Amino acid sequence: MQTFQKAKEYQRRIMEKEEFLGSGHGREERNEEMRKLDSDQEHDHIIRSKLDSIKVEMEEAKEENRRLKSSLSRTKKEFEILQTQYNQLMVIIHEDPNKFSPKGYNQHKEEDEEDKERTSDREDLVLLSLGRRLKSPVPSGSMTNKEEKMKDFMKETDDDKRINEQGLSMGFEYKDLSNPSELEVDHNQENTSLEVSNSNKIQSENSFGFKNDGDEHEDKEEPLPQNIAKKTRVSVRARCETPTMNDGCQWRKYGQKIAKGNPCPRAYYRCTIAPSCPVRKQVQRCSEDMSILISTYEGTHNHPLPMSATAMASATSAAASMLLSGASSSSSAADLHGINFSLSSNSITPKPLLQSSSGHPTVTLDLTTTSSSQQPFLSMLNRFSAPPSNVPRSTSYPSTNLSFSNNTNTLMNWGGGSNRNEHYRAPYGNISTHQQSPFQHMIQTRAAGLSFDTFGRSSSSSPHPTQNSLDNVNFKNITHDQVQSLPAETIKAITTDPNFQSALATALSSIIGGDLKIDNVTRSEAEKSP
DNA sequence: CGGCTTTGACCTGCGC
DNA sequence: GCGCAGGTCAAAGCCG
Repeated sequence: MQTFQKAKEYQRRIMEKEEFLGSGHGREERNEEMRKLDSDQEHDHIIRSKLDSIKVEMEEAKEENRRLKSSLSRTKKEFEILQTQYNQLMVIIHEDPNKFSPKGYNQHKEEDEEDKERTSDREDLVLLSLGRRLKSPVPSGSMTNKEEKMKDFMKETDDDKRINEQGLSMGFEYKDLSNPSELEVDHNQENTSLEVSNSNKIQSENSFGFKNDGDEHEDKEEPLPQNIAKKTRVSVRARCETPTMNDGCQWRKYGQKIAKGNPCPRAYYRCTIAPSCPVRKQVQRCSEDMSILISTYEGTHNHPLPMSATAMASATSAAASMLLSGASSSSSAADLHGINFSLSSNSITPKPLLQSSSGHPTVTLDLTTTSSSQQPFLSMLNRFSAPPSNVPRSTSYPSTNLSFSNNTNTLMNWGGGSNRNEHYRAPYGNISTHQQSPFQHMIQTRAAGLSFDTFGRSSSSSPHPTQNSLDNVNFKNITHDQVQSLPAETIKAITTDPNFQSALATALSSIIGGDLKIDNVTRSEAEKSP
């Protein structure tokens, strides 16, 4: 536009000069004007060339814009295709969840044989590895400021909403434990499943270690399922520098003891969110590795909880029910409704301290072990392995280890108090999963960029590993590519978030525990009507 | 002053 | 029945 105006001005000046010259002024003046005119012409030429170059640039920008638009639409299309494929798979899996037995996934035959041996020994130990080794753990600020505590406590619901709005939902089952009535329902479900499991077990062997000598003991000496459930514990092993791990709940210490075989005192805590809450927690450092903190949870909260606490509470409850439900399996606790956990020998999980000491069935969430995988995040979710032979196994109760390990050197800090910016709470998705199979959860997790390359031993119905082609082809691709495409910082940020770890544990426990209930009921109904 | 931790005493369950 | 170990209670003390 400026160039156009200049050209106009130039034209106007020429006309004026012509008029001026035509009016009979002196020759010198005329020559002077002619020189000026020449310089103006040069200037105009420069301006025009600039104008041309600008036009070219504009064209290029337009072209670039077109390319970006087409790229965006292409990406959108690809996303839609992937989503469609995913939905189709969901339908397929929903129709036949057992089809997706991940047994044998990345698993060697040797390990399978070892697993079978363990199965025959009825070592009801399942280990999911979720932890990592850290180089320099940051003190997980056990919160000292009570106002902060309450503030965080009250803030969490909003955070959760925000997380969901931001699309960080992982698609895991959401159990709203904040609703006491739902808790009650949950209890009922547990009891139902336990009764079923008992009825199933009476005829064979009792995985809890209770002797089943025949009919004479059925009524008198079999412990009530409720009693078993009460005593079932979930133990969490994590590297933590602070005296306690911040699990989102409020605890009050009521006792401390020096346990035999461990110089470190064991502290006893009560949940103080509600005065009548029966939940207790034991905290003790591992004698072999003082940096490892073992927190053992017992009981179920009877009051609303913050989300982060809900995660752990859900893990406690669900893992307990997993253990109990697993005990009802005629083959092994490791065979969990399509999720076949391998009992491999490569676990390096240290000896759990509380596992066998109390005679309680204990589920251990191990967040400390390392794995040999090259991909930390993948490996974290890859390993479903058994504890080593040096892990004491309860003679009375089975123990279940959920150990989530990787080999990253990033900080692993369950405490959570040190990083207030981490708002990820729980993987509570917007997908109702009550009717979904456990493996569906895993697949949803895969779709969220996580990998659940689960593998394990076969169930009683399929003695040999079977791989599902869909699982191998589609999910592997999706998972691998998607995970790798994630920025490392993002992955690190997510995986180092203690709430994520808690949530992941919850999710897995929910997957296993929740569906097992369904499974048990289904089995029992199936047995009733042969 | 209320809430929390500490700590010794007491209770309980289990194995011998 | 006894001893041991785990678990709980409750008084005293500490702290904000």
